[in-house]
Amino acid sequence: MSTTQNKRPIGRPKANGRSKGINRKDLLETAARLFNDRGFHGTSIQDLATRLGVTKAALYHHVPNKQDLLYQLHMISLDAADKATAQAIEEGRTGIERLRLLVYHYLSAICASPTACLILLEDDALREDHAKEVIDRRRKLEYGLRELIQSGVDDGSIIPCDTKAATFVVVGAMNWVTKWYQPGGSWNAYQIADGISAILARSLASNPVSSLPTDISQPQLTPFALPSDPTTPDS
Amino acid sequence: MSTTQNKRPIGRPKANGRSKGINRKDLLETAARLFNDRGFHGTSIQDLATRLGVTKAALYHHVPNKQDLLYQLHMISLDAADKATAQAIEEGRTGIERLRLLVYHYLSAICASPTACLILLEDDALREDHAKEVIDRRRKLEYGLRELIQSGVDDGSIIPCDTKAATFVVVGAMNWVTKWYQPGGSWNAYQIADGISAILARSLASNPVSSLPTDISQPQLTPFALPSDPTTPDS
DNA sequence: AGATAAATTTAACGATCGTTTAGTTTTGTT
DNA sequence: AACAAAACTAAACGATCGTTAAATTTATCT
Repeated sequence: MSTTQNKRPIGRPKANGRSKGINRKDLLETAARLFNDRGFHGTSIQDLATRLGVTKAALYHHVPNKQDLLYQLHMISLDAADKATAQAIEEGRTGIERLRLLVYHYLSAICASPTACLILLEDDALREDHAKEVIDRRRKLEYGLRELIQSGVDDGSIIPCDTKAATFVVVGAMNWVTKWYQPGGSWNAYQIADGISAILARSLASNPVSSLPTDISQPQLTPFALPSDPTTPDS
Repeated sequence: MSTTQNKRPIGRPKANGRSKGINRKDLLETAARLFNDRGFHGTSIQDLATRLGVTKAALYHHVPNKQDLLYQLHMISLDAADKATAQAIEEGRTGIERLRLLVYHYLSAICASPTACLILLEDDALREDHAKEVIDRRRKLEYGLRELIQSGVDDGSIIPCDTKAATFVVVGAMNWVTKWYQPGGSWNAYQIADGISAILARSLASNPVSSLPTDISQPQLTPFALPSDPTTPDS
């Protein structure tokens, strides 16, 4: 490990607020949004450079190649999912509570951070070793969720069910969010996280709640404690 | 309309069973599978031709261009979804029944037919007018599902909820199936349709069923009548 | 069998892709 | 002000993309 390797992050804080130059955050966010919209293969380096207001050659000072950019985004997404899982297990007491918290934390994360918003496929585009790593981590995440559901069945908070099928339903509904969520829309990240997690939890709960939010853009009491919405002050 | 235009479908039945030549069904199925796996932009005409055992130029006798191939597949998928919706409305009596039937019929269709299995995005790749048409039809489908859920709220069979959010959950779980379903796997199309529709219906039912299938590969009694599984004889 | 049309191949086209090289500008440090 | 490192640009590379043109094979019908 050479000492020149561990240099400062790209795009150190600029004195002037103007958007000259590329910083790592903008680069990853823009790439994530483009990849998410048009797909990895449907997005050219030129597209990305144009959106960032630089030439495409400039990008190669911040990323070794296009493949690696996708890999970095996958890692960020997977880290977010790992974190959500760990938080859910720690904060929840029963299986159903943990399930709801997992969905809540994961959706909060991917909606709040435009960088963590893919997960969605395009494995073939990765280098073989990277693809293996991504697929393996995703498999472990899925299995973790399945075990979490099973633990809920065991503690009686979740209805006996085919845990594999249930996992697919939860994962599908969660991943779909990245396809319709719009940062400027009428729902913020925490409303979505709360509303979607309520529906999914109800599908598997032993004692399903008797009411769901009828308008998730309105604040409401949730069946059990969730982190409060930091963006909506009481009015 | 010239008389030479309305010719027989490509690949009319061959006397010999050997796989010489391209027929429309194989072409669309193979394209659907490749597009689904690697994405539209990630699949080259050469890939498709190789898989079909012909040269890429040969494909241009059956499809005007690559874009149109994607368009045709979108139309097939949307037709399947339209049909599932119509069937559900006709066969069901209450909103919740219709919801479950919609999921059941749609999943049966996309699992049983490898051609109807995308829906999943890649709109940008279409010609502008085609893209508009696809997006509009998809929007109508989504709105139809939302109205179906609302009708269930009105008739009391579905719990009051944010129907838009509920629609997203159902659509997400349904579309995700195309990402994990494997034709040769341990679940057949009808087991998946039954198992997934049961979970989704439970998430929104006013009177949620007290039990779900614990192993959807095993035949079981469903809460209300569904078309019987044509592939599983009684044992 | 011979005529006709459809199906497929070979070969090439311009365009665009991701990436690299070499040179220039900007920035931070002294 | 002078220097060095980093950031960026202009221009080009080979490869591959979707598509087309012309030639050839295969199948169908009389």
